[in-house]
Amino acid sequence: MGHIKAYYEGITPVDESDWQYIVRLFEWVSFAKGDILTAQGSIEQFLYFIETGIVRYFICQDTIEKTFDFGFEKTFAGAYDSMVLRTPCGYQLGALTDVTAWRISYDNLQQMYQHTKIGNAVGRKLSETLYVAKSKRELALLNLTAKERYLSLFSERPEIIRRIPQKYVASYIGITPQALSRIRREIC
Amino acid sequence: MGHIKAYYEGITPVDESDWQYIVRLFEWVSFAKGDILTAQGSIEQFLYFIETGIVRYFICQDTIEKTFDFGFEKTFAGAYDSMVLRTPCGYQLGALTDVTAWRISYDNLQQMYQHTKIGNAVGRKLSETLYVAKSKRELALLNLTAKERYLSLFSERPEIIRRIPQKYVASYIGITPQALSRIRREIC
DNA sequence: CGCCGAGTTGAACTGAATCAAGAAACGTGG
DNA sequence: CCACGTTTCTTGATTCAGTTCAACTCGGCG
Repeated sequence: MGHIKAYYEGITPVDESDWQYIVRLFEWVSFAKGDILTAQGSIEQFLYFIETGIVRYFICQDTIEKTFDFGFEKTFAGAYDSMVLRTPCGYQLGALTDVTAWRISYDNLQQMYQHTKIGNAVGRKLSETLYVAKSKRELALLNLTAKERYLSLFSERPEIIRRIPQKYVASYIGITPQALSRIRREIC
Repeated sequence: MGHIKAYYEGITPVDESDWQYIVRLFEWVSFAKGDILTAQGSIEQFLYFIETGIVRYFICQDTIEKTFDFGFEKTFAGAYDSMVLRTPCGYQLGALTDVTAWRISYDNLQQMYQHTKIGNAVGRKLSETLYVAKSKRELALLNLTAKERYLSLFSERPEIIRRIPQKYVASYIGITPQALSRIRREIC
């Protein structure tokens, strides 16, 4: 769990007693490519810290599937809105590759918030980080054209373009794979 | 500042010593309709708790203006992403009506986080609330048609439709005023 | 009364979706 | 290691939602 500790220490100093308490709250899990971590309609029970692999956030409606976010190694992932509100999740979380992760249950997370000195501080930081990302995305979706959104991925989140199949990237920027294919032809 | 106290008590119990400390950190401000609270390109210095009135979040590019959010009475408002990251704000915050508010500076907010027992808990809750709102909005922008987004405003945030001029509502759901006008004709 | 901004309506245009088919890449088993 | 089937990507033709430009109506206000 060294990566989690490093992550927390990037936010606030972590003393040994807090850390000993926190270590017990996480469990190790692994998923095969394609596995569902969180089903649509369920209430998210876990917050994941991805050690290896990539997860994908997507919605299924009728036969079509829309991908709207990804979670990479050494970051926290999960249907945090469902987890916070305790309401059914409007989307799914799936393993895009084989995935290994540490995860903490909702109840244990509340324990961490209540019983450690750093709990609320790291929880606040996590929420802020998630908020800032969505905030930036909102502006991109409202103000940029599809081509501009694709180009901005190069500067903002190049790992998405490098590591993710095009059909999911297309979905992420809010267009069809066909439209993305045409945009790429124009650019290159 | 009773409304702020009530807001915090909805999150976690507030003891008297914390409250005495917090009270000193806020200041009272008022704005006339049309005033700019936060300029595009500046770094947000304040978090506002709106007592009366409505604020509007918008982007100016060339001659056109795009509105993407509103802040109502008894809620916190401000360019929180700019405030958190200490980076120039990509949008503006303006008074849609006359506005009165309590505001807390970035530095004072950090004081509150460090020196009160409830600081990080209420900060976490605020961030979570903001995150959940943006998260819901992301799904709406990606998955719903303009008409569906307009209809969902009726159920989700009816006060926007009741109290906000149509041209801003149009912008909020990501279309032109003309397109919204046509959608309304279809519905009614 | 006349002006001005907000809202409506019409017509032409456009970016992206959809439908459909072919080409390339990928993985799996023989 | 190759052959086959499956999935992904590309390309073309058509359609459609929403934009743009422009004209007109309405209501409030100096």
